[in-house]
Amino acid sequence: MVKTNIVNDRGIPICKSMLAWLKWGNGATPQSTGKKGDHLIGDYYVEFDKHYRAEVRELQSRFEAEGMQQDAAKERAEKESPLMKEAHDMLVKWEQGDKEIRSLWRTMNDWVYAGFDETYRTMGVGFDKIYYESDTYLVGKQKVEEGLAKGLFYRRDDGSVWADLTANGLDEKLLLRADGTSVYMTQDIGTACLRYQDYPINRMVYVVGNEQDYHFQVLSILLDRLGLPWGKDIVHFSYGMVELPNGKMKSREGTVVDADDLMAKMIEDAKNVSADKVEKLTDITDDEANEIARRVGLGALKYFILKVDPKKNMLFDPEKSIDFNGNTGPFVQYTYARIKSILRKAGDVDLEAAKHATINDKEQALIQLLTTYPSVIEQAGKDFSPAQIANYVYDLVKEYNQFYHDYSVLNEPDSNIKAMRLLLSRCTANIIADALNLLGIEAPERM
RNA sequence: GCUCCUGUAGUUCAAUGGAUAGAAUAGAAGUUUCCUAAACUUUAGAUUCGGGUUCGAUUCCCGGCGGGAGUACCA
Repeated sequence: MVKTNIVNDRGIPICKSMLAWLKWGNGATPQSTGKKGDHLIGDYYVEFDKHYRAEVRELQSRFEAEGMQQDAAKERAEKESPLMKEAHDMLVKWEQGDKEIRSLWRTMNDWVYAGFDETYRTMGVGFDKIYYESDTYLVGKQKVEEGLAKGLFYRRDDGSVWADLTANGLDEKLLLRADGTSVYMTQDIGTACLRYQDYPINRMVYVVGNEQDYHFQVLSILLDRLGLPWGKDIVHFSYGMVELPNGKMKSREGTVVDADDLMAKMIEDAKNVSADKVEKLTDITDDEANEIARRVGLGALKYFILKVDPKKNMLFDPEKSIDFNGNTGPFVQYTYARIKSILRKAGDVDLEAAKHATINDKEQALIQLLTTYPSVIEQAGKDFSPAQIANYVYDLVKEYNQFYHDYSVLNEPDSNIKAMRLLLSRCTANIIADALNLLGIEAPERM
């Protein structure tokens, strides 16, 4: 498996941010503002939209005063907006390689990447290969030109290039604008080709939200039409959206829950929760306490998201804090920490003695659950569903907690049974750690 | 308008067409001289509505009602 990340680093949205920064930024930098680069650029994206909407409103009412219908007036206002025109002009210049624009673009992108890197690092996310749209869009453009030459696509009078998908029961799709610049689809065609060229892969999976179902349906058809044998086999793993209580997140309008803020808040919450619990751990240093809070906070967040079937939309209320009790990451982590505590005190496990132990109901149930782990992983892989792993590890941990509550390991007088329980505990801990690792969650040795 | 997704306790989530629909949380009641109570136990509470297929439907099909998304020379 090759983990790739595709960064959409060019196009209209990027130009909007650059334009807004030029107009209203007063030369602000991450250094001068103390803001993360991606946040700073995101702010100007929102800023652009604010001015744009105000401009459209004004134009619209002027057109309406001239006697136009409301909808028509709005449409015309959006089309004729000078701000949007400026953004498009900038895009044309960018594609032409205009020195100033490219230099500004490079500077601002570097800010963004630095911000992304920081977030990925905190999150514990990494990639084998990162594709930048600014590199791949030219390949896409070339493919579109080839398709045009072969008569697979067609050019309109205004110069724009389109694919007619009505034979597939879909609409017509724009591939190149009238001014010659590329769109999202152009770039994605190029990126797909490069990914197949760069790696000997038999399948390509796009992990992208279900709001883009249509886009990937079209992409697959276009790749197939271009004669790429794998075109119709690309997999769009379409995940559900995280919804807020009052609707969808919109980056343009700034109504988003920021990942950095959320992670920081979770770690902070974990620290507060730990404060009264950690009294039990008398010999703990500040560094250790911070590390526990980090693992528990991020564990709670990741588990919260991953335990839900990825295909379904889920609801997240930022006002309510994510739980640390019940079916949660910390619940799983806590069980792990308790087992590790026992194992630390016990020392080596006598495997030979364990073989001669008798087994009670709870132990049997636990063993049975442990043996199903491989098949759970296999199924989760087939279904692309981390949720299945999360649900399994939750069941396992619940089973272990009952066992832990009902029977003592260290105080068991029968040495055979004690050895068996230690072995059982060690196996459980290993599987918890393995499952959590698959979910990208770290378990603390103590908490 | 057209297309797609979706509807399970108050709330957030589970359930290859199969037995009494399973958890968590919020609510009520308990458990600590005992390996970490971020735990454990008990209790009450749900399949949107109407048809159909089937021996059997939360699951599959049709319709109504509710929620979300897409339908851009945005990504």
